Amino acid sequence: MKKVRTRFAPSPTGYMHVGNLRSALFAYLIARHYGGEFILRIEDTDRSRYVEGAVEFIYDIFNKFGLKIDEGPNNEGKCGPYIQSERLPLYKKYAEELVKMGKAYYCFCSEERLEKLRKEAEENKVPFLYDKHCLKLSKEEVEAKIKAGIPYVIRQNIPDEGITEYDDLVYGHIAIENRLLEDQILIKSDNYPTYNYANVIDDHLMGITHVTRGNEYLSSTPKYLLLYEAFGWESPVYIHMPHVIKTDGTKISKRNKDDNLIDLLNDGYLPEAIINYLAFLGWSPEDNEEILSLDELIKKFDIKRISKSSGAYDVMKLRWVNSHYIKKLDDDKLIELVRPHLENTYDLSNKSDEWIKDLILLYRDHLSYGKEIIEVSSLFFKEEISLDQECREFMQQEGIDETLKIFKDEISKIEEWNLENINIAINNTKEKSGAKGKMLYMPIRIKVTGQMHGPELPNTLYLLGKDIVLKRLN
RNA sequence: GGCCCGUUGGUGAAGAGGCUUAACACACUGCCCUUUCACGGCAGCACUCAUGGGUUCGAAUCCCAUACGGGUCACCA
Repeated sequence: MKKVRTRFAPSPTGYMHVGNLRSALFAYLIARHYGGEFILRIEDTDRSRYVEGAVEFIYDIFNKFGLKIDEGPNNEGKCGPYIQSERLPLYKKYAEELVKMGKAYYCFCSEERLEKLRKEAEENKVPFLYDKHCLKLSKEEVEAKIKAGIPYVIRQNIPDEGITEYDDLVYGHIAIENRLLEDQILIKSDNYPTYNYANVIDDHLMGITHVTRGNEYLSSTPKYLLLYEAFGWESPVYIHMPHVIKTDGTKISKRNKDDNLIDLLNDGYLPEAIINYLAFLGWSPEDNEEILSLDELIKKFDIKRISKSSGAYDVMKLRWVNSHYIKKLDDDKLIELVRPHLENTYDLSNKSDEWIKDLILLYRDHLSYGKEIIEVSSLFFKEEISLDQECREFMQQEGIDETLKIFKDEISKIEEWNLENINIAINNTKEKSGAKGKMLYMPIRIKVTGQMHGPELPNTLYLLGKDIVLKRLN
């Protein structure tokens, strides 16, 4: 069996969202599962889209997520260059070969003529297909027009009859009638290849065995197949993937913060967790394990288990996965992840490193992502706390005022502020007030933190400091 | 509009004719644990698999229609 090679082929926009990574990840998992190679190719045949530094950006992202690129623009293998704009002569050469074989032809039709055709098609309510007008041109006519400097494109010559079919590894058998396929443009008038064409040439030349891509190409794949056939090349295996959408059913947008990988990383989501979660969008393993490392994913990944219907990217589930990984982090790593968020939001100038460390560790089991520390720990930084409806209702219960009075008294008696003495104060309050359990802890928690939920109470009190605790008990 | 693909709960999904009175997980609700909170554990949450026909002794699973959603029909990728 040939060595499996897959590729990720983005256009250099300098941007990646969760859907893009999911696509790359599937290609990556397939390559690694079979002990194959993963290639990065930059598809910059649309010159207007190019963004400076996009290649470095992509390498950086892959690096952050622990995905190794075997061959690409920055680490070339045998199939370079890996940037399409640097492969122009190649595309031209193969296109001319196709022309010689009669599988492609020069087209000089003007934008105006095409526009007119399109309009007519629309009026007649039929799909627009180029009418092969320039196919009728004689060799001499073509040469004369080229010599005269008339701009031209090269179009694929697709047969009017017959059916082109293939077996997609995810969607199964797909058959399209050739008469429904347009004589698509291979080489644009600016001498650049179109995506559709460059793709075929590159995938073949780069030895790609498994082509992964979004299912929007399901019905245009026969055009590619016809090209492979024309050249007498063996076609790759096709793996069309379902799309990633949002939970409301709309497309993933560039603007949304929750979808952008850089934002996710900046908000304190862990790369391993994102990878783990994304692998499950449109795929599931045979067993029920949901927390899987990249190595485990590679081992378990099975093309046959990719689903056909699109999956919704749900941040809530990502958070759940991420919280698993946060719990496994050692203290130093956790602090490294969380501390910057505190620093960016709150004034820590009068807090010791020890205090900050304790605060973060106090919240370990409560955090699902790094930035969450800001809202959950706000009680430590607020001057005033206010109680919501639920808290106020709880506080109306009988005896609570008395309990708090006793507790305040006990707290003010503490000379050395430490966990042990805080616990003694709580216990003394229990003895003197007769309150216990929820009726003992909850009033204190609400009065001092303003919340009914939060981390371990004695530790919270300790970190708040005696002054603030007393102040809030007033 | 033509063609292609899809449709299991709020979400991810398992399920490839009888083992399904539809797994598992997120979210949600309740209980247990915890002298509070969280973690963790347990339970509840689709009388049904878009709808309607058909095939079959038997269908979420096969077939056909319809509806809905997505894609495609560019000198964009």
